[in-house]
Amino acid sequence: MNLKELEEYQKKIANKKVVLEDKIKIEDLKFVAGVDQAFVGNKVISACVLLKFPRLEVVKEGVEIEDVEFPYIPTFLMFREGKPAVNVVRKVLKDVDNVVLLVDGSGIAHPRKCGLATYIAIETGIPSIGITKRRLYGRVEDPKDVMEVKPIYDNSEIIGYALKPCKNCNPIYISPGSYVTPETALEIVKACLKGYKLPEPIRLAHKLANASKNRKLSDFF
DNA sequence: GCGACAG
DNA sequence: ATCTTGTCGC
Repeated sequence: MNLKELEEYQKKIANKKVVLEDKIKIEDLKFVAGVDQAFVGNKVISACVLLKFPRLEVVKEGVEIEDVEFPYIPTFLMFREGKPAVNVVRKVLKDVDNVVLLVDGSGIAHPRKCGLATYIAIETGIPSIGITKRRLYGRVEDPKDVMEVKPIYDNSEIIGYALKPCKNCNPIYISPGSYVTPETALEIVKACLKGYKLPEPIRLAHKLANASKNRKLSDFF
């Protein structure tokens, strides 16, 4: 398995499986969830938090620990965090409908239109939105005012949006994983912002992953 | 050839 | 992502 083969795998998913249409209308959305990971040694700690929408109250959460089996290589993040993320998501979102997943990583705003969020959506069938703190792919003019939005372009096509969520923070970059349009992805993320840089589902999943890591560490001594 | 490059 | 305390700014 060399990188060329992995690139082909990503292109295949992008061309044959990704659907940039709303599987769930935002009026029918009942839940939003977030996934994030923390690392310690050769272990990856995956956390998933489920919240009621639009109230954003936590209703369920879960954590899983697995062995790391792929290094971090820009544009190949899905091969490092994909499987572990899918496993927690399946566990926490089992039997949950009308839910959209927010992922800490790119969606189609990726050189081969297949970021971590895209992979998770295709593997689980759950609509997902990719969110990053730094731009990976696409032409974009960063927004300067709070809540200002700028499109992320691939040639002339809008593949996502950059949004400045709070006064003293840099923009976040939003793009569909699959089963959602860039416009709906933006609206859902806006509805999940609570004054912090990151939308609640991802912010809470991040906290849970790190809390689990530190708890695991102290169990060591 | 050089810079860019999610977490 | 991870290694890490205090600290400048709104």
